[in-house]
Amino acid sequence: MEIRIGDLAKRSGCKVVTIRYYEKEGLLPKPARSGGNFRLYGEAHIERLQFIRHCRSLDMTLSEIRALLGLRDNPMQDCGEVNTLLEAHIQQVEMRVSALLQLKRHLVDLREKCSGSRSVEACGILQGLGNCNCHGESATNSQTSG
Amino acid sequence: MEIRIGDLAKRSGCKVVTIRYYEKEGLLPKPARSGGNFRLYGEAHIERLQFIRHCRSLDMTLSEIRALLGLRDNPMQDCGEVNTLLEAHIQQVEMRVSALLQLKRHLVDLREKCSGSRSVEACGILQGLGNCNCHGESATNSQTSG
DNA sequence: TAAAATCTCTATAGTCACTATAGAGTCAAG
DNA sequence: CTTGACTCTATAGTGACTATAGAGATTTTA
Ligand SMILES: [Zn+2]
Ligand SMILES: [Zn+2]
Ligand SMILES: [Zn+2]
Ligand SMILES: [Zn+2]
Repeated sequence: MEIRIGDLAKRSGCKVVTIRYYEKEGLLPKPARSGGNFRLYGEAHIERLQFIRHCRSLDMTLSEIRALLGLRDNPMQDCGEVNTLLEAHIQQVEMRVSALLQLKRHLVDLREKCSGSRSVEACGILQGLGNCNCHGESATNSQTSG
Repeated sequence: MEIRIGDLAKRSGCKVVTIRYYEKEGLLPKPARSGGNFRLYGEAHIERLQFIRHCRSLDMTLSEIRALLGLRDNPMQDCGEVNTLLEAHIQQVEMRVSALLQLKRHLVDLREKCSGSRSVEACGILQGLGNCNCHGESATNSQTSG
């Protein structure tokens, strides 16, 4: 059961270049090669790539995925780390959601501000974007410390 | 009223390099220079940078911001475009939120699956990440068409 | 006035997870 | 034996920065 990279791409729903990229990044082991130097994949690769894609669809970073794969490759380990990683990821997602919701409230507020005067000069939106003091003159900013 | 880049950075809560980056990207006009070739900024720059930072804090891309600045620089224009841009941005944020919420549901489901057996091999989370058929073998994927 | 500390300058490379391109080689079908 | 689809490697680009190096300017301190 040996398939080439194009077929693997079709099966996994990701692109050929992405598969090669994962290989370069060490997420997928180097496959066997054909006489003509084509990559030849087997069941294990297919399953592993699906695992990776699933994790990616859950917005995990490649290094999170690398960690999960590392655990998966040593099945005797305690699964506590898996839980920890997942928990941390969920929290990240939650934080991102609440940040976006706050941001959306801000955007909606802004939308209300258009006076409808139809002139950019008088548009409350642009004024709101310039005048709003929600980010202060002092460094209350996320960018500042980094 | 001429301040140097470091002070502008403090006032706006963004880094010196970021200010230079915005200049290179054409968001901030090239400022005057001192005898020693230091950038010298005035009120207009400060206000403009605050506008940019505000937009960035609302997750707008630099090209969206470029568009808004372009409108702001020609105050006689109709403000309809401002509304359009804002509306589109709000929709993007909404879409991102709902995608993240769906994703979170998925992650929480996954979290439930840990059998507590404390062995990676038997951990329902890793199995769930491998077996889940929510992304199908066929190309129901966002990556596929690109 | 000199030395030290701080700030600024340009240019270049790195981040992440890919995407795009160029130019060459491989392989199956007609 | 040529066409076309597939594959190979290597390199550069994306967005919005961040990090670094090495030099020059200015300010502070001794
Ligand atoms: Zn308006
Ligand atoms: Zn605001
Ligand atoms: Zn478990
Ligand atoms: Zn799933």
